[in-house]
Amino acid sequence: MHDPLTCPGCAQPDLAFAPHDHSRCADDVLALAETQLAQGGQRLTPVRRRTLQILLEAHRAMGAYDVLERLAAEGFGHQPPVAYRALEFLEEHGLAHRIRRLNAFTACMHPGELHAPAFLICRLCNVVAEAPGVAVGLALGQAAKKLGFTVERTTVEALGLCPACALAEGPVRGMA
Amino acid sequence: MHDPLTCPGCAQPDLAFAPHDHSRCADDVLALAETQLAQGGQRLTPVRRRTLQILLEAHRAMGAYDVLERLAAEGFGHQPPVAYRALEFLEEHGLAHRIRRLNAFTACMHPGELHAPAFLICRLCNVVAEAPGVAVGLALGQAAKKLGFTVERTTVEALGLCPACALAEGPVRGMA
DNA sequence: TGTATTGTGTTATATCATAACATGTCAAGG
DNA sequence: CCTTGACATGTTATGATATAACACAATACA
Repeated sequence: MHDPLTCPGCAQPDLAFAPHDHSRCADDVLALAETQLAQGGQRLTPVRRRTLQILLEAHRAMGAYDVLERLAAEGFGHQPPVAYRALEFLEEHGLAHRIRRLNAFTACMHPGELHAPAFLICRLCNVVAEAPGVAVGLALGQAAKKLGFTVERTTVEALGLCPACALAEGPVRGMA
Repeated sequence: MHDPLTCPGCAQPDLAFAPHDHSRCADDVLALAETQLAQGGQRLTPVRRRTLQILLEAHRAMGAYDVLERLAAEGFGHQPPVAYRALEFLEEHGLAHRIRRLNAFTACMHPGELHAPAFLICRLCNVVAEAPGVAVGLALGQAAKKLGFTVERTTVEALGLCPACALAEGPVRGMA
């Protein structure tokens, strides 16, 4: 489960697809989350906390039903809303993101920072990396502004090949 | 169905949310599609053609089951794969796009042009505009490049308020 | 015309998500 | 302390979206 070669996007984007020690990722983020929620008067309840932990430990995108299975096995509720509610709470508070192409969720690796996250999804190994999305968000914001559109939330996802899979499959092609 | 105030994104992005005469949008695009597919040796069969027409006429994003209902009523197959296959074909050939946030599909208003489309989705009226996505695609491509990731396809969607709804609801806020 | 390829339609099922309601928890004010 | 109101958790039930697998038809083309 903890293959450093397929780490989906720790705090340093430079390392997202590179080998590195990420044993501390989960703990660091969890601590941050606690602080951050407390300041906003929000509660990191047991289900929510465990849900975040599960995402952090998995270190990849998980479907709601996968999360639910884990939760249920640990004595939490067995029905879909249990997982969906926790996941939606985390997403609303910037602690998790929804990967729409995969119908899945992933822990945010740098909560607290303002971000319109951009995701890179490998179509072969399904690994998800959270790329710095500032430039993307700006570009999108500008395009929207021209049309008089007010952007509130963004979904930015790229499907393609991570470095490892690109090597395995063949030569790397440029973006369309 | 053809309210020029809520046109989801005709060929001229400047007009996407502005009143304009779009009676010709559908015909123009359909003709383009024919030509383009023929050149690639692809067939715009009756189901596919009708599916594209339906999307063009609707002039908004439609769920696969909505499209299916229309197709079925006209003597085509009654089962989900019928719609999904046609929609996927259109998407693969750049004639339609999938709006993941809405689990819906929309006709491409300028097929043929190279594009990594960006969509602006109004959360109140659900209107979808296809914004010029060049800058966004570039920004995303650069972020990916830094991580050694090869981008093949992109999903770029912004949720927010179209000009009309923004006025109705209150002051316009900036993007996060 | 025979044969391979592609397309259409079907049945059946998988997967993802939410509505509606009952029960439980907890902190703040009486 | 104990009520009350807000929030959180759990349930049942259902809805919505999507795909697998297979039979047959249409087309292309040798």
